[in-house]
Amino acid sequence: MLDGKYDFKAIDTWAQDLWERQGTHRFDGDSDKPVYSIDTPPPTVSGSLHIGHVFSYTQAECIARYQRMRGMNVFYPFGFDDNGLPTERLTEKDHGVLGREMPRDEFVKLCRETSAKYKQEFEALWRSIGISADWTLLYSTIDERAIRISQRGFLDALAKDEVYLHTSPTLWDTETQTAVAQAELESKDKRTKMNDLRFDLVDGGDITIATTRPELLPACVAIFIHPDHPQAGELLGKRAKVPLQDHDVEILADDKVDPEKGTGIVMCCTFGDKTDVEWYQKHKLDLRQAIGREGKMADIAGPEAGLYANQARRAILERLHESGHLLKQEDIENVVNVFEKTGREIEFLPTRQWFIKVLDKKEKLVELGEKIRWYPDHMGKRYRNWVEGLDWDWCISRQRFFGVPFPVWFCEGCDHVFTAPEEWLPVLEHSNHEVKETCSECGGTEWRPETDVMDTWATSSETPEINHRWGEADAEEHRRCPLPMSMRPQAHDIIRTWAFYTIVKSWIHFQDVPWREAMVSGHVQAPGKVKISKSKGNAPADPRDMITEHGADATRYWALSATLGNDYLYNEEDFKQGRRLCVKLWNAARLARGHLADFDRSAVTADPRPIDTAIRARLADTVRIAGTDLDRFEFGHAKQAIERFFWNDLCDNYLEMIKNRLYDDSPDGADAREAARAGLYDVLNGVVRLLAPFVPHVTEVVFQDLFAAADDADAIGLAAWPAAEPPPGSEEAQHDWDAAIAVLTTVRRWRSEEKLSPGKPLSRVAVRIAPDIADRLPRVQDDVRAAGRMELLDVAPDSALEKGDVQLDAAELPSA
RNA sequence: GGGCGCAUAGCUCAGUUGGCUAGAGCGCAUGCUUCACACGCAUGAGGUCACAGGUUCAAGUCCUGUUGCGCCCACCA
Repeated sequence: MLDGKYDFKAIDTWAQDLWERQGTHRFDGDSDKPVYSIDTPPPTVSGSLHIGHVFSYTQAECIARYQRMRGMNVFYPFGFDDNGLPTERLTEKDHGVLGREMPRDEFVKLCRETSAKYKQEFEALWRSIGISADWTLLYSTIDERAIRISQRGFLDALAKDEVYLHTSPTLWDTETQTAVAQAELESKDKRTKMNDLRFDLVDGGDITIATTRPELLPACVAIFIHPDHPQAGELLGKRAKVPLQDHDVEILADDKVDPEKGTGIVMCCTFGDKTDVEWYQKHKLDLRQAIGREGKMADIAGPEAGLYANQARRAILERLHESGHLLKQEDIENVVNVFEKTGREIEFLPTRQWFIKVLDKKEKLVELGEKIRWYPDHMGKRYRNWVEGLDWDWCISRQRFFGVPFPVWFCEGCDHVFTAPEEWLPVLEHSNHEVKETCSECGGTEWRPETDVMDTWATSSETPEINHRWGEADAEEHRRCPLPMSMRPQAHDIIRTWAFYTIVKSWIHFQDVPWREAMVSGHVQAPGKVKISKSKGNAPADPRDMITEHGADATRYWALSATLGNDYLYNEEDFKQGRRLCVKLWNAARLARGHLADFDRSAVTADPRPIDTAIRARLADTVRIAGTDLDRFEFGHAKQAIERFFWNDLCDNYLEMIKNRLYDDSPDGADAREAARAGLYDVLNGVVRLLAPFVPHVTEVVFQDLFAAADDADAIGLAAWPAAEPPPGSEEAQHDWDAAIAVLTTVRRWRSEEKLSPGKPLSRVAVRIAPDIADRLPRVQDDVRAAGRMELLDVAPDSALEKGDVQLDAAELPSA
């Protein structure tokens, strides 16, 4: 392989084929090595692979490779999150259908087909970038095992009284016509009008109320005023006529009213916002539902009935204007909550939903967050901040089709809940099972299946359980991924969803954390430091193009140039730099092969020179630094240190200093040559391992060509991470090295000033050097002469010079 | 309004627990086909570390405040 020019296409294919053939990255279930398990994010099969995926997955993957080389038995599964609304939306878009307008089983089938197609593309991408997952552990959140474990999780929570069914005003999306969770909300700036409306009092007089949502007037059930409001005394208890409606409402006091906002008097509708929901519950108000599930006005809206809310708003404003109730209008910027998937404004609809209790365990959840080590540290604070701000229990039911069914039936007589026995799981279709029970509450025998499906997060929050094969019949043979898992990699945007929900579930099931460490990535930013968003379509590159154009290793190099947790500006330069590193390694390896072809490392008897020891010491330093960095997921820093060692120390200095010895095949030079070859062998062997987690393809080729034959490992990914122990005599040798470099640099500078080719030999160079390095020179003089192409090097100590200083006195070109 | 982060060379970024003249890559300048590599090599220019205080023998690093930018949450009368 190590022939000709560096060709990433050939290298990538060759290495990936090798790993595939070998099963290099399979988890070893029989090994007694300690397990390092990674709770890989199952990406949503949403149809588009984006640059952010490559970014964060590569970062975690680098750690998997590192841990494997450190001797850990790495459990590195891969998964796909293909159930739920995202897949439904993708299917609807791709096939131009609407799930609720076609037979459910047909739609579900179409969803399965659609996700299968995209899954293949996903897997191909991950393989093409060298993800070292064990693909035999692949799971998908809609496969039977995942459904079974998800349903088991639900039943476990239900049995522990952590789940409840409740009818109450719930966050509702009118486009997909389902309940949604707090974590799925986004805020959106909206230009709208603030309308001052006149409400006439029943007993005469009037008040002014400001609103952005006049279409909710039919749902107005009360008017609130702050108890300290100057008008409170005269208004409290009075009734006001709701404009254009035939009902009136009472004026009530509540200190949640802000006297500074609007007119200081506010109407309460069921339901315009979260406060309305609170007031409705607190003051036991009537329920007047003005908006239906599909976002259209209900019959009580009179002339506006059947219109969508925004149409109704325009219509009723016109009527309010005509009737003289509209006193003033003002353009304002408003913030509204929208559903992240559709961008539609959230409504509050009283519906019956399943909830998982989270509000009652906020403190415990904070505590669990503190038990997990977050990298970087401040991501733990973001988790905490989210938990502390929770307002709703976790609504897990969705009025949708393609998802994990609730394994429950309701009694037709009294709505009592029947839960599927364990042996029924997974309940894929309720019709596959017949409930023969008699209802313990009412004696009824007719049972109605729950038609809702679970929120997709209700399943993906069980990924540690899926990996562990919790409660599965074959768990014993697979019980190799212990809980808690070692590490959770993910990006910061899903701390409030995936990380949070997973912690909730783990607590409910096991009263423990799901993983010991969390590695949280930042985002890729588009040029101009702007957020990449699907709607803007401003992704700077397509992942497949990146790999095709730059190769897998250069693409990885780009992703690994970031600092964990920081957002990272997309930068083409990184790819070029990655490519350069690969080319450099390729060429250094070719040089090495020329000198190591017939080399037997184990037969070396020659003593190393000080620079041979020094370069080994510098390698050991680099191993230590890189190890410390990778242990805390600072891949970028590790990469920098390794690269610097490879490029500056090894290529620019060491190789130049040993070339003379390498090319000297005279009998006199045999020992010197052998020591140089041993040095070259050791250090290249070491650095290629250090680089392997970053650029696994090119390093695999080098490893196979030069080092595999003498190594136990079949692939570099299984080879041992180098030792950090410095060789004997390191300290002295390093000082000798520094002295050599000081002289070399002086000569190089002179050459550059004289505009002389570095290749042009010099017959004699005379330098004065500081006393502290003077006595070191004899030990490295030959090496310096070799690298500087000097036949003679005269060195004179000069106590007038500063520590480490070197002055060039004379340099002579050979006489022609 | 609450939480968090960022501010270092023209650009993109490193700078662990405070410790010598603040680093890298790109870009720029000068030179070099040198027997692995011009996808290279050598040399060089370039920074009041956002601002103002404070702690310390010593601050880019710690503390307080200010300004600007970004993210999350709340606000949705």
